[in-house]
Amino acid sequence: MSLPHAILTALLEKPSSGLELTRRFDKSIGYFWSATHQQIYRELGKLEAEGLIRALPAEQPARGQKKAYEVLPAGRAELARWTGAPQDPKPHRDALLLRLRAAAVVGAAGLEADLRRHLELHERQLTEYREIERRDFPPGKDGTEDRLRHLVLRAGIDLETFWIQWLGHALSEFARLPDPGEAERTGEPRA
Amino acid sequence: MSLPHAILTALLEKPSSGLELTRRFDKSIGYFWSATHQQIYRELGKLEAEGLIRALPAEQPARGQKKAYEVLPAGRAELARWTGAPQDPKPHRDALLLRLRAAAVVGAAGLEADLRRHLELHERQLTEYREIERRDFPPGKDGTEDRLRHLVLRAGIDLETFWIQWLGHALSEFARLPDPGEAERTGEPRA
DNA sequence: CCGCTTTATGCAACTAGTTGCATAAGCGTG
DNA sequence: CACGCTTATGCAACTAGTTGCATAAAGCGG
Repeated sequence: MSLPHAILTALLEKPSSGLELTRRFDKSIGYFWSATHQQIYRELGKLEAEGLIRALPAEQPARGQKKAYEVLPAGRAELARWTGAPQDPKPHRDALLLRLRAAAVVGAAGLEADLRRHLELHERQLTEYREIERRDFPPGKDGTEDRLRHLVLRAGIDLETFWIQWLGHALSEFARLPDPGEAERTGEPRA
Repeated sequence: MSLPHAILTALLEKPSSGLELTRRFDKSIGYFWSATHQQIYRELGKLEAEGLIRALPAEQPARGQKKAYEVLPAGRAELARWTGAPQDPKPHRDALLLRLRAAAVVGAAGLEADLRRHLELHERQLTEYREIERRDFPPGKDGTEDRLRHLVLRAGIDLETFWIQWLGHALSEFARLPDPGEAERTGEPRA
């Protein structure tokens, strides 16, 4: 329900071709609404058919040519409508927490290494976010748009910080678990 | 890829029927891996066909009768394998952050009220988590399973706490935005 | 100017999750 | 005992997202 609106937002920020959108999803919007190029191309087609966007007239519109889109008034109106309409939060799904809960019944063999890997991934992401913050939101840049966008970035930064803390806590708990070397048994690891 | 493993975990914790599983997903496992009863029934069928679980022999197995399942050794082994195998984190999608970003281009009309509603929902969830913590993890209950399960609950509590803080911050930013009363204009809310 | 890589767009098939509805038994109550 | 309500299981159709592959032009190096 949200992908078309993510695309409308991106196109309003800057008219783009499918591939350009894909790249921007990879490095900015995708941080909280990811999409593959397939999804994007399909959705661009639908949005055009619905009259919410249109292809910018290109020099030679041929295969292998960039085809850039811009948002039409109807598209902007639809995005404004969607943004202001109440929406229930979708239920989350987190495989890592699920695995931890499973580990409580079948044993934690192998999990610790992956926890460490995830910790590293989150640290890398946090570094990237801080980089963006330093670059795009220097002190003084605080217009209305800036404030809102900064707020979104802050959520990303704080979420990564949360996960790094939690994973650190989890790993320290693992260190206190009874002999993690015995990986063979499948029974419950009860004391 | 994770629903079958969520079900295996739930069944290992306690053999159950489809409806019992649905209820338990609603109040505990579903906090980090939600599922509807349809998904659960379908998956139970698949898991049985694959020989990972089996139906417990009931008195009169008829329509409208409870049909309870238990995990077979193959199911336990599969769950242990999955738990220990490395897995990349799935890209997240958060509609609320997306809406905030959209608000930066089409205006924030209507968003504030929904932010407030979300804040309330998160506060309610946090209260529920704290209740569970008080009930299920009193000081002293710290066996291996308890520690792991408590860790998962802590993640839930801290995540809710994070969102409550962030939403509070967001709302205070909204309060400082230029006249939020002018809801009509669809142009950019630039200063 | 031939083959190789990169850029750009897209189809088809698949997996996962959601929504709406159907069926049937058990249980209470006027 | 007929009616409606709750419990319990399930099918079918749909929407969203993923994966694998196909196509074609542009740029570049030998």
